[in-house]
Amino acid sequence: MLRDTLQNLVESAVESLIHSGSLPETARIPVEISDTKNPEHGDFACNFALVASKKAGLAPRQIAEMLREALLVEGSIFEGIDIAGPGFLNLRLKSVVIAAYVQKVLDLGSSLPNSQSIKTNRNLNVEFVSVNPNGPITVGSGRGAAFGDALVRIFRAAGAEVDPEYYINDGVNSQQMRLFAESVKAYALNEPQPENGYKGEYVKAVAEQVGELHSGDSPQTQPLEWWQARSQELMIERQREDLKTFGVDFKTWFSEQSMHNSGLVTSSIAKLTANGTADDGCFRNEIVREGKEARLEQKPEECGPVWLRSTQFGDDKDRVLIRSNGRPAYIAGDVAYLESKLGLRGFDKAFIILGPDHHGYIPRMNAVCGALGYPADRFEIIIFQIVRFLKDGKPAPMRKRDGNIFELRDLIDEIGAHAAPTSSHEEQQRIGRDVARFFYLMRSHDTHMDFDIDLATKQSDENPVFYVQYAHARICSVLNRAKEAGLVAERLTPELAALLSNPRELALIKKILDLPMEVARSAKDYGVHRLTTYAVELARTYHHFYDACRVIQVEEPELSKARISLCEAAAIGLRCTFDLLGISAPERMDRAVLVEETA
RNA sequence: GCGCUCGUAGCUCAGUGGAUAGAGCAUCAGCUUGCGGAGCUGAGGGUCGUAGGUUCGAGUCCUAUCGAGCGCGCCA
Repeated sequence: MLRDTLQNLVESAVESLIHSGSLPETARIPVEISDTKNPEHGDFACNFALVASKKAGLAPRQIAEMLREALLVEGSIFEGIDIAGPGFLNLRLKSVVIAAYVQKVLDLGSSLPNSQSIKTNRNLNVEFVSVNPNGPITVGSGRGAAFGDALVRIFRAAGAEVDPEYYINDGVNSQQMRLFAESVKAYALNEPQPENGYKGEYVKAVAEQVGELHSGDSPQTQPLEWWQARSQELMIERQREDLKTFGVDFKTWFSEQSMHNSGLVTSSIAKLTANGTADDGCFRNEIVREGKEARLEQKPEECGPVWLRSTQFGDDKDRVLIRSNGRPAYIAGDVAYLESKLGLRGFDKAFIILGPDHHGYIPRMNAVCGALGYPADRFEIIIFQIVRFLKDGKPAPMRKRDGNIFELRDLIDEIGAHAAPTSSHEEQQRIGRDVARFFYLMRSHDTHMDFDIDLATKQSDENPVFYVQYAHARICSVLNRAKEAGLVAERLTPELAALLSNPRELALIKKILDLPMEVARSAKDYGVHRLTTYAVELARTYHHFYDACRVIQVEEPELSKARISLCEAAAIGLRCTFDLLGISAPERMDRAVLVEETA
């Protein structure tokens, strides 16, 4: 878009200066175009002269002067170029040049955010949420769900094929799952709970469902394995429903147990023993650190287990792959799972999105990747930081065992019920989903975040999601009014575009044009939250425009038409951004009549 | 003890190595006989945890240190 054009212009100017001998070859460095915070500094700035100064052996202002001359040719897109400060190039564009991009946005439509910024590793697998099938999707998992889903959407816009995937930890030997099944069975048969059993409403709900669905199978006579399979199945179904309500739809639900059954676990371990990265030697390697020194130490161990020599790949200790009793350890499933993703199914790259309590997995999973013989750039774990939940202003711990949990579905319902008390349940869920997703995505995944449950539910009016959605509803309203007034946009000719010259009109156009860049950056560093910031900025820029520039003016039909086109372009920008965030773009928003809460 | 992450306004958080560090909420003061006031305008509020370093330039990169959170099983 506009920035690319500028970048190309400056690059070719640099190239011609090198060609003519005015700049040395060493000045051939990447050109960056940046925003100007201060409008007096023009539309865009370029720091090339500053960066290239040392390599070129010339003073920054001298380089800047040469560039200015090379760029300010007859018929250029520039209104003017200033050299400012230590050597910035402040670029001021002709307003017609900026305005002409409105039609390009209209032509692009929903493909506005698309870039081809992911140039390698195009066929991606992104695994996220993947909570154990012994509990519901909590508000804690909600962050991973919102983040992962938005990241998938951004990767797609950046030009990748992406399969979102959910890993079901359904290994039959899991002690957690056994305990969960015992808890469900105890509720269903009215027996005493096992020690440290699972409590909470959802356990009872599952127990009741088992009774309803399988009453003909005389549950009381069934073994624990039967209960485990049934309760797990119902739990997964509940997770699937909740995630769907949240707007997250996985392409694949991948069963851990299926790999044990199919022999993939066995064959994957055989691959490791064959290539020498796993063996049953009676020792374990460990990295011992003393001060800044780190050395590998071999420590004797009981004979029996098969070890993954993960220290060969940077892990701090070797890991047990197969226990002394012959049963595969959990990590054996991970080995097979990665082999499935990168080997059998042939994804170019596999991502796993995990919570902060899993960051210890990174070195060991990277080691698994290396041991299987895959290059490091084909696998990556992304950690999102903890969400601390506040209730009544105090931290509220979330634990499954003691039933002290807050489900994502309850959060959605509570927000929706409060924001739109008279609406249908479906509409309430839509609002709750939009608010919750936006709230999660406002903060960087890399920063700790406080989730004030009371604020999100009781004061949801203050959530910025309404601000950004209102901008869209406002545009729709204006466009409807325009139609009633007989004003319909036509193709934006250069003559019409020239009418768009108000600073707020130009600011809005520039902001819309930023979307592809924001997507490309987010796809590169996984900074999904940037899109929520962008959404707020775009909405604000529209409100500013709206405040200063009346759209519908029957006495000025040409100007009206140009502004209608701009409104449509802004709507496209907003809708595309909302799509990436997974929130809806309402055409109208009716404020609920608030009931007096205090007597 | 070792490792990972974070520390920016009263609170919650943004901030491509660039120019005078921003937004929302909260506080205070304004704007509507005009397309939706869920909007707009303005004011106050800062030792970017601390100390060094790298360089033309550091909230951003490096080192140390303080503080907060999390992780270091033949659990899953």
